[in-house]
Amino acid sequence: MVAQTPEILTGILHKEGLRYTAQREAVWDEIRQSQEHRDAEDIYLSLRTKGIRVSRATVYRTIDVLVKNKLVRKMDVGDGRCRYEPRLDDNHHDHMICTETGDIIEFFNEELELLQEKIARKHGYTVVRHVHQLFVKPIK
Amino acid sequence: MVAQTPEILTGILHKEGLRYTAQREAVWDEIRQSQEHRDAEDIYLSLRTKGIRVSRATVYRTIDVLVKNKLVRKMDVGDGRCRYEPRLDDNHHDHMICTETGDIIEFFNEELELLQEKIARKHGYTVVRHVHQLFVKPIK
DNA sequence: TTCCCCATGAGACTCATTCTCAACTTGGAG
DNA sequence: CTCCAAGTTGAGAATGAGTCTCATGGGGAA
Repeated sequence: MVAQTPEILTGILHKEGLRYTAQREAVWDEIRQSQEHRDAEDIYLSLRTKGIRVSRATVYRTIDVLVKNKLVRKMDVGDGRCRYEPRLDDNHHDHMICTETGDIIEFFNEELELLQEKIARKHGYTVVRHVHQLFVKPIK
Repeated sequence: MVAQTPEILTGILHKEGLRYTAQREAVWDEIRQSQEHRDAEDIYLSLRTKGIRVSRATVYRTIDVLVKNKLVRKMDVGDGRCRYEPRLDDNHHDHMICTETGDIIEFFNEELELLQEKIARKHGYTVVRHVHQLFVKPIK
């Protein structure tokens, strides 16, 4: 289980030997309070719109820390911009991207997870992480 | 089954209403004769080293045509550079990337394929294409 | 061979992300 | 509480893969 409260950030920063700053708090809050898959520019602009003074560089730098500490999940959809989503709980899931609407649907399948590990082992490896995206279209 | 001979290129270019040129032939030959997963710059430099006069723009443009016509498979490993591999046969497969050596191992698992479609259908979709990469490390 | 277009090359351009560095904060020491 | 070393930040420059521009070059149908 990860990150149920805003205070979790303090602990992580401390663990990493980093200082607690208003900008880092703001970036985490921004990502945390929206359950969507947003890109960095979107997060940056949203913060600026709210009147929070922060720079793009800081947004990127903070996201790096959050991703490294598993408070945020980073996903590369393949369109040139990475998306970020909070990991309020530790529910791992993969994504289905609708090729017609761009909608992103989350899914999780235990069988799939086990199968992946089984395949890796067959080759003498163990899975560290994986990227699994289904580009789908609605069944008419 | 796709592309067993160099002549296949002629047909594709014709079908697309494109001309047959030495550069297009050279790019396809370069990709075809190496079974590795190479990036565009690598392909470009390799051609130049062989004394073939071609530009980066043409390499990219030609790759686009090849990918569109399924002579080449494009894969985004997530490190900022896409890799390309020839599709000499039509064997679909996914990739396992070793986080320690960078080695790319191909794999295919029928069960996995079926499971993906099953999952998509459960949500009212059908799979158009998918990205599945396992980042793995060797079992000591 | 001619001639109309398509194709090419060099380099400018795009755009997400990273880097630089001077100015600003934080937080522990005193 | 004040000071100050060291970490942070912001603005904008830099990076780098990939795309675009446009003048020049070269297929290929007739």
